[in-house]
Formats: sequence, structure tokens, C-alpha cells
Amino acid sequence: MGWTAVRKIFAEAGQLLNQELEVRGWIRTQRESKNFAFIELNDGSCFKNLQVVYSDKLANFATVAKFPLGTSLKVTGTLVPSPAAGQPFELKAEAIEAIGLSALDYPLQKKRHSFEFLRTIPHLRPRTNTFMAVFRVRSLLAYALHTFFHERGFVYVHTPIITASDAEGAGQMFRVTTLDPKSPPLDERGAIDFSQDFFGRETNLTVSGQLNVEGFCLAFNKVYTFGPTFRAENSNTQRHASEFWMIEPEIAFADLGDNMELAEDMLKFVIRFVLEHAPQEMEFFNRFIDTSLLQRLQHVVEAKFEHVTYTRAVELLQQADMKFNFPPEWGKDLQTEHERYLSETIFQKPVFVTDYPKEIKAFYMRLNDDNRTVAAMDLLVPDVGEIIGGSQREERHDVLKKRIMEMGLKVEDYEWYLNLRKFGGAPHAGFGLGFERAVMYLTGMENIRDVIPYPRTPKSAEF
RNA sequence: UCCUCAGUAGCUCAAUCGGCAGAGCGGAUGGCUGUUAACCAUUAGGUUGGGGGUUCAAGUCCCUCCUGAGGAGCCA
Repeated sequence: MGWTAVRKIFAEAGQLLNQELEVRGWIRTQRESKNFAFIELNDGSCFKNLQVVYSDKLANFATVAKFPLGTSLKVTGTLVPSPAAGQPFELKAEAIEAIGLSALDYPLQKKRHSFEFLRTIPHLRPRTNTFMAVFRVRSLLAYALHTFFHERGFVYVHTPIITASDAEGAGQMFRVTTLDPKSPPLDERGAIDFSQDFFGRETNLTVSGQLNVEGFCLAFNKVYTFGPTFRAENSNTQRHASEFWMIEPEIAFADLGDNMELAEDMLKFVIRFVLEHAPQEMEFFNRFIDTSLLQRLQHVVEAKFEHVTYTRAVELLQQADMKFNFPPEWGKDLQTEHERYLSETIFQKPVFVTDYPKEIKAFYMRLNDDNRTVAAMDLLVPDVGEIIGGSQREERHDVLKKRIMEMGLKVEDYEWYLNLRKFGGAPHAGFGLGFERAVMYLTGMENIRDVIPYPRTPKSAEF
């Protein structure tokens, strides 16, 4: 590259001052007077813009002054101290040349746009401050997670996107098929004959890599998956998308306590990592998106997470001086309002709720000695809600088989999964972290559609 | 899927009881010797989400559909 990144200019301004430089980027804003003008140039390497100043000494001064916002530029000039307040230095241009002109109907203006409008132009919104910050943090968070696990000896496992079984018996799935929807082959009973489908059976997009990764856990001990998952639920909320990413670690010779310790360490590590590596972006979020963000994250990094059993949580909610739309009751799942009250009012920090009634949890969760609860845990965080869900897995072959049958699932579908308990089974545990929810938690963004580059939600899969 | 709210210029929003559809920003044109979402002046820009109805008259009231948002459920 024959040009200098703006990130480098900000980092090494001292050495670069009074030197001739070339930069390339896009016009964020432009302010012109009769004899001189200013361009705020962003090259994507850094959150901040570089101010370019040019005068009518440039032969093409009038032309450049007419460049629409969004135009991509090549600028050569000298880095000089800025005489005006607002920026420590600026590039005094000796030549400015358009690489790609923008059209006059460029939709991004020098003013605040609503997030709703920006969702209609997901291909252009990364050129705004907020989305540039969001997607840099998203990228950094992925890197932080990989770093955390690799430093601890975890193996990254790529579980399949196309699956043959429904992992948890919960959640609508997207069917994967090459059959002609207008005239699918039928069997003798008139049902669709999936034996003639591409894979010779019914297949779907994955809703979780957990069951698959358990096999690798019982070989590598410490493993994780990190990839896209798909849910065909018709849920319309700020926190749900049809396509989202999940991180699912799984550790062997471990119980629920080890699992929670891992979750807490992971969350604290990635928060510290992002605070350290994206200070400008985080400062921006704290200023314009959520003014209590940095304080809250700092608090989480320093706090010891709370632990409370489901049974105790229900008691606390029943004793609370608070009128709930749904009265808390043992045996029923916690409502969103209950979860919020626990994390935001009672504990005011992340809290693990553990040992849920077996009836409301998945079949693979380990049955406790009381025979009525399972070794499950949900991590509830203020403002975002459930961010992690996990459990110690049932390692006892007979108990697991019994649970599969109790839940009305077909044992033959889970033969391979039962096999893991037959051939050298071991206690193991794991959890799932919703990647987008973590991004929301770290940025203060309130809508999941604003932390996914091209979000997919019910009735919405444009671009 | 259910409940609630909303849809007016490219964007963000006004429009009183049903009575001539407006402003700021953005665009165009001109002015301005250091701007910081620059400033000043002029100007263009509308099938008020689609369809139907009530009325002398509908952006406004009614029906319906579409789209978006918030909440609930489901969950991560």
C-alpha cells in the first residue's frame, strides 16, 4: 500500500508531522468557504475522521468542493498541526482526486438518522459512526472469544450447519430440501417422500451445535463451537433474529460449578478485551447510546457474579414488593419481568439462576439428587436479560434414556448421543452464549437488528 | 402468533374541532479568508403507505390490507 492508514496517523502523529502523506477514504462531510474548504475523511481503519484542508491553490478546487458526500478519494498532502480547535492535526492537501464519485442522492446526510431508516440501507449504514463502531466491536468480540478459548487450550469445532436431528425438540426449524415444492414425491400413504430428497431424509438448518460438539468434548475435553444458528420462530422482539451466532463451549470432567466459573471468566475476559482494544468506540457508545455503559461494564468486570437457585429465586420474587403480571410460581418458567427484576432490582448485577424444575428444561440436562430439578444455569444480566444458558449434561446412560422417553422423544434418533455415555462417558457441562446479545450488552445497542450486518427476522430477508 | 402505537417532501418532523399540506436538514444556485452536524440568501421538491367507505369537504373519521416500532409468548 502506498498510502497511510488514518489509524496510523493518529497513533504516530508525532513522527508523521510535517511529512508528505497519501490517504484514501470516503468523504463523511465537507465544509466550504470561498477560498478554502474542509473534508472529514474516514478510511475505515479507525473510528476517527481525518480533517483534510484544501485551498483554491488546487487547480480543481471548485470541482472538489462539489464532490458529494460518500465520494471515495485519494489525497496527498502534508500533515500539519491544526490552527483551530477541534483536532490536533490535519492534512493540508496538495492534490485531491476522486476515485469513485458518489451520486447526489446519497442517502446518508450530515445529520442524525433514525435506526429504522438505516435498517433499510444495511449496505450503507457501516459508513455511519454508530454502525462503524458496532461492527468493529462485533469483530473484536469474536476475536476476544477465540483468544479466550485458545489461551485455555480449547479446540474450535465446526459443527454442521445442515442437521438431521432437532437438537432439543424445541424451536421451529428451517427445512433444507431440493424437492420441488409444487410437486414433491409422495409415498404410498400420500406423505412427502423425503427418501428421494437430496440427503435421503429430512434435513434442517441447525438450531444448536451442542449435541454434535459433545462428541468432540469427550475426545478433546475442552472444545467450543462458534457459528450461525437458525430459528424459524415467528418472534418479533428486539432480542430475536432468525439467523444468529452462538458460542457453545463444552468441558469434560466438569460440573455445573466449573461451567459457571468458565462463563464468568469468559464474560469478564471479553469485556476487558473490548474495553482495551476499542476505547474510542466504547467511549462513543457511552456518550451517545447509553450513558451508563462504561460504568456498568466496569462494575461487571469487578463484581463477583451472584448465584441463586431457581427455588430461592421464586421465593425472592414472591416476597418482592412488586406486582407482577404473572405471579411467580414454582414449576413455571421465569417470565421476562421476573428475570429483569432479579438482575436489575434485587441483585443489580449478573446473576446465575440454577437448578430449574426438570419439566421446563431440556432432556439432556443432568438430573439432581432431589429428582425434581436439573443442573441447569441461566445467566441473567441487567438490561439484556438471558445472555447465557447452560447445564451439566446427563452422563448416566440409563437416566438419559429414561429422560428421552419421558420427554416423548424417539430413542432411535438419539442412539449416537447415548453412545457417548456407553463408550467411556464422563461428567461434562457446557453453555451457549448468544453472540448478538453479547454485542448488545457490550455496546448498549437495544435492537438485535442493529448489531447484525444484514439481519434476518420474520418477513425480512432483503439484501 | 397476540396486544398497543405509528406511516405526511430524500431525511427528521408539524398541520388546533373534519376546512388552502408546512418547517428544519439534505439538493440546486449565489455569497462568505479557519470550518467543526459551519453560516447567510434564493430556489426546486407532495397521488399524505395501498384499496374501499362516510361527508359539501378527509392527512385527520370508519373498514381492510401492507409495512415499521414497542410489549408479550418462545428463546440465545
